[in-house]
Amino acid sequence: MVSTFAPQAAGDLNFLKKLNRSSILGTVRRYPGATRADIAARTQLTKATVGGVVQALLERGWLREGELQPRGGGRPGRALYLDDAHHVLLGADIGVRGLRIVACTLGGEVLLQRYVTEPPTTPEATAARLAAMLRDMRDDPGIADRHCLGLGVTVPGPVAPEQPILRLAPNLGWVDVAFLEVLRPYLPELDGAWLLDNEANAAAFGEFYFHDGIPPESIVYISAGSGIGSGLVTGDNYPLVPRGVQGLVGEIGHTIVQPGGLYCHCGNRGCAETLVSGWAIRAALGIADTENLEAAIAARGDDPDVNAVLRRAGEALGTLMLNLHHTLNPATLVLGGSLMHLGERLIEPALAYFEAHQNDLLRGTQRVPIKVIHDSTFTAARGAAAQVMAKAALEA
Amino acid sequence: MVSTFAPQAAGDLNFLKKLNRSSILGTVRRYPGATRADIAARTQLTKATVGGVVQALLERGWLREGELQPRGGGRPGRALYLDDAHHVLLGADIGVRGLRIVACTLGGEVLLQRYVTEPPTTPEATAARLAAMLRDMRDDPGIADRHCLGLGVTVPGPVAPEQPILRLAPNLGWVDVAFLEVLRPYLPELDGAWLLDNEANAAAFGEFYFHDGIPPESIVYISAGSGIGSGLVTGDNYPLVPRGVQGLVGEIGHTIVQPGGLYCHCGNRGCAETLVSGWAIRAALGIADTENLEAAIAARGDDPDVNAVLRRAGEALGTLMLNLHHTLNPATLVLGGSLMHLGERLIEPALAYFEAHQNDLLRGTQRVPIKVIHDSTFTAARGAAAQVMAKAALEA
DNA sequence: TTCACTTAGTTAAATCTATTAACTAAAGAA
DNA sequence: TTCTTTAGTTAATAGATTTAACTAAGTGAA
Repeated sequence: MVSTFAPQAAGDLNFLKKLNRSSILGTVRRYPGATRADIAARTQLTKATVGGVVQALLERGWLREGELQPRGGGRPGRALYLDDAHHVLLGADIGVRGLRIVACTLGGEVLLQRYVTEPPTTPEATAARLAAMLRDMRDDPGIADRHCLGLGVTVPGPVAPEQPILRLAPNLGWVDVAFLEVLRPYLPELDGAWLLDNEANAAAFGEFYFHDGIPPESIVYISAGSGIGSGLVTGDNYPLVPRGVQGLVGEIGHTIVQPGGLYCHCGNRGCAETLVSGWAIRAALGIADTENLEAAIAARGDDPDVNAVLRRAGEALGTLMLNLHHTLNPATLVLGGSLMHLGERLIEPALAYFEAHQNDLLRGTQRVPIKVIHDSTFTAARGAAAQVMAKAALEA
Repeated sequence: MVSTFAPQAAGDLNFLKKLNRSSILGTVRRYPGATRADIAARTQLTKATVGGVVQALLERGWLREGELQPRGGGRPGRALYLDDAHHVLLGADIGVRGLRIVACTLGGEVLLQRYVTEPPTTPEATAARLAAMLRDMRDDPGIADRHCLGLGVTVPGPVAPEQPILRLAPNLGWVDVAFLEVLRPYLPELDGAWLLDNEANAAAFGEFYFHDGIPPESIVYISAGSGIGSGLVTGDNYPLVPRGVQGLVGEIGHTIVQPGGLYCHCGNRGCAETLVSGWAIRAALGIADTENLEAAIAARGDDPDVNAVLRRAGEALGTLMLNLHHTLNPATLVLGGSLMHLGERLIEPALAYFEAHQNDLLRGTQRVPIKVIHDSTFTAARGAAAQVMAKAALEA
């Protein structure tokens, strides 16, 4: 299995219908305000087909009609938008330092968000806490009357590609947790699709799916927090999330960027995570796990040691960006994760290193645009919600 | 564009037909001897659909019937195989040190192969030489009466993802060459699909498509020759070849594995290619471009300098393997390229390094099987032929 | 031998999807 | 007003898979 939502390889007429419906919905998502004629041109479907599918999607509350789009000397088309009024997508992020949940519209607009800074303990206790938060949010008058399309949950570790099982979360101490099964008894009433994914994959998915401006061809999202990971999303109407045979795609924290370097908790030396990760920076600066990293570093002010550690971490991040660029060659690179709160002393060296080491392979091509998400508190949760929508769109 | 042959995102009944036909053909390719009933079970299509499509494929010379497959207490099914008798696939590999061509059956069996050790000069001269070789092979009595499905050509450098243009081949001195257009006037009579791809991508494709034994879920092929590159193939019925926005997916030669290391011709320091590549080994040992690398190294015998350089190159290769494993997480890792001719002094350290640095992320999962292709002279050309078949299968 | 049972594969009718072609609708320009 | 252009709808058509019933070909037990 390569993808979360890849179309199957063979199918019947019903499959074809789902394919086309999802494609039409994806066109409106990527090009808000598209008319039926625009959709027909982009998807290569006929006006008749598009008209019929759009009619069904309007009736089911997935699309809404907007203003007339003037055309040069012809009947104006009717703009179409994702209908933000009738459905809700739920996303939850189980982070090393707390839980975050969001409720989104089909267009990716966050209706509500909640955040608690209690580090997760056991899966059961976490599920109970998360369920309470979600039930409370679900009952909020702003969304209680919306139809819930499902819930996406992210975790800080690799998820098996075939089953929703968290394989290993070193920073939580969790191993082989089928978290959705743990959570379900606490939320029996919540219907729709239930999904589990790695935090970086979900964040990448969300940035790709709920893009602003021109739809990206592909995205690599680098999540620099307690550990460091990445997610890759490509594809046109169907976002593809390569996961690999063991769900380890993007586990760049343990790529070796400095042979013979520092020892990593994984047992190897010179892993990227020994240079650029929350735990590595804490270790280098002697900051306890119980302290808030951002506050502790701010408290030290313009300390040369701090500056050196952050610069070194930034340059390692730049190295990772270069290596990812040469290995995955994404159209867009997005930086996120809690380390971005540490600011320019980390980010600037990363961007500078990346810029300074561009090479001939890229001659004559556009530089890859880099987006820095300075506060990505809810990015993964929103990405999980995006995954719910992509899943539900096939059944719309 | 993510893939060479990905199904489009929307379509009509004819598209559905192509999808199912390709899926059925893919099932027979991956499971030779499958019966109609087996195919129906695997593809989720009905017996009626499978029966009809198989009938058409038998008539067109894509499939042939074999022996009866006994079933436990029921009518035996009829084994189906790819028909090796009626079609031919052509593949060509433009290498830094010579040209190689092959003619293959649908099953990947090489009918003929040719090799010349003239390093390519200009695109025009290379096209003329290649056309002469291909025409000569096409006229061979063994294949002259077969229907040609097309020609795949590989080049030692990144190819633009949307158009068949070689962007840059540093080792050939070629820049922005639309090689198929250069070649076409020399071979006007050759019909079928014409494809151009990077050598590592094509080799990976061939190893994935013409697999032996159990079909792999995904493959990363590392091509270690004059330079070093890699190709990735995943997917079920449709092999997917991620290329990236500029066709640079797998350009691992310029990932940085030793910050501050040796200078690379790309301008950066510590690129993988400064350690494990034909040119780096030549530079380290003072072997001229005009000499044959394998012969020169053999001539030096058990020289400690040679041993050290090869061990260092092998360990760098092992690092690359680890990093690719953590970034792309393929189900199978294949090592090929001309450096494999240098033997165990290079290969053994690579495998040992990879083995010694497995970490916790892989706990409880199967080790990645590693296949070493000791002589990959025709691997890329055969892979190009495989790509021709995949393309033609959609139109079969 | 016969019969029941199982699995493989084919056939014709039915179902469902998208397309085609003709239509209506709505705007601008002469 | 009329012509032209573009948007969107509708009814008939074409085409693909499925359904359901069939035939075919084996095993095993009475």
